[in-house]
Amino acid sequence: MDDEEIAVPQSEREKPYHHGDLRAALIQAGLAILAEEGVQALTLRAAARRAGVSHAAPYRHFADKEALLAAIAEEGFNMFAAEIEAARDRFPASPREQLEETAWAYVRFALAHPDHLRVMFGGSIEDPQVYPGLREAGSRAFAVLVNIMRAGQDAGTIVAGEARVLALIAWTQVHGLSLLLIGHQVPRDVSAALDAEQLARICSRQFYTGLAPRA
Amino acid sequence: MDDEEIAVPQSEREKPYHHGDLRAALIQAGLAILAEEGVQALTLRAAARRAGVSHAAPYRHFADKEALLAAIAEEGFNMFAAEIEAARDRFPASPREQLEETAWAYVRFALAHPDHLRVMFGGSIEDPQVYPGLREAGSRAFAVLVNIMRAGQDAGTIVAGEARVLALIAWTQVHGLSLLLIGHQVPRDVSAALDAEQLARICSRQFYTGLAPRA
DNA sequence: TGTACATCAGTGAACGCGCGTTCACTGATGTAC
DNA sequence: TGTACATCAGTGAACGCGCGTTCACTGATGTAC
Repeated sequence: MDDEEIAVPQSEREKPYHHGDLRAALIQAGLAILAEEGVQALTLRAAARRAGVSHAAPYRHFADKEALLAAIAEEGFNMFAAEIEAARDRFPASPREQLEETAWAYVRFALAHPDHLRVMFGGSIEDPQVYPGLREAGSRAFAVLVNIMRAGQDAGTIVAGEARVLALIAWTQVHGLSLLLIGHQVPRDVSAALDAEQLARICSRQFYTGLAPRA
Repeated sequence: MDDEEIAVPQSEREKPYHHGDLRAALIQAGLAILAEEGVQALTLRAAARRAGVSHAAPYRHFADKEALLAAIAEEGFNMFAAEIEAARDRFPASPREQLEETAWAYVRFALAHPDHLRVMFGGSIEDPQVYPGLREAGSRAFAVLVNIMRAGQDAGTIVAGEARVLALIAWTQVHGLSLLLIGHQVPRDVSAALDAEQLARICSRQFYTGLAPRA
């Protein structure tokens, strides 16, 4: 019974006046809303509700709604970068396989978090350049592709040229595929014949073919 | 002065009780809103306001807001298909150049109508398959790419394989590039070195290299 | 050619809603002495 | 070690707003006779 006497204040201790890390909690709340209700349900008030806090509290941590969106997008780019880094590390010696794995990792992320991707890329943030953390997280993901290109060029399996441009081309392709997939806009007969993973791998191989050094 | 007496009823004749073609007018109003104010300003009420009609009138022509969005997206795909058909027709004899021109036409459309593209592809429409006109208009644009692939295969300049899959791969690439461009998410140094047209052409050429028939 | 009537496009008031943001405030925290 | 006070994270009421949708209605159109 002594336990209970202690337990009651403990359960109240879960809602102290000061939250502890409300900023992080609001970002997590935002992710949960995106996953469960979609991007149109992601509001400042909804995030505050989920974090168990009054709807004015977020203004202690974010200047406005867009600042919260930017933080959520930044978190997305970091999750994302971690996954494509992991994909790359599965094939340390083969740029071709690295490209294919990272392509599939990209598409997998999109399918797992479609509404998160929409916040990251959907234009809800007027100018991403305004948020340095966001820019940096995006660069981190992009850098993985650039390094694969450079490694391939060093090994002589990828055509010479500006590695950052080649990386951008690879990016545009998986990006476009991901968005068509989550928008259900891949033509019916194609999506009936090939699933997302097959499409990602085919796109990547097709692209890699074009990367062969010129004779 | 007799002219003025006639002119007054004329100016009133512009607002008769029955609009004439409110459906088309609402779509045009929607396009104007997208161009001038952006996608977040595109509401049923705003479209009605622009068309000079009460905010309940649209319900005579569209079941709900999404139905108007679908009609606007359909109009977009038709404009879009017309432009890439025109691009294709500029080089009747060369699939390589047709691919490059259509790629640039796609990107040009995206830059000229970024918010229209967001309605077409941005997930504001839950399931595009529900709107047959929308599906058909999308297919029309896609068919252009498929035909280019087939022509190239017939001429022996494009690798054998399922033309619809090759066309999808081409689509994903220009689609991804377009969305990165309108989202200001092309890495800074790359966009500083290459403008949108150069990027579109480089992407297309790089892709075409991979399409060469296997030795 | 004229009239009665069904049809339907558009009106305007009203509904309930949730949003972003501001503001004066209160409660907790930690630092200076 | 104890106390005064500045700091600042969170509260809750309030603001003005515009949205999508419904409803009973009214005005115009066109068709049947």
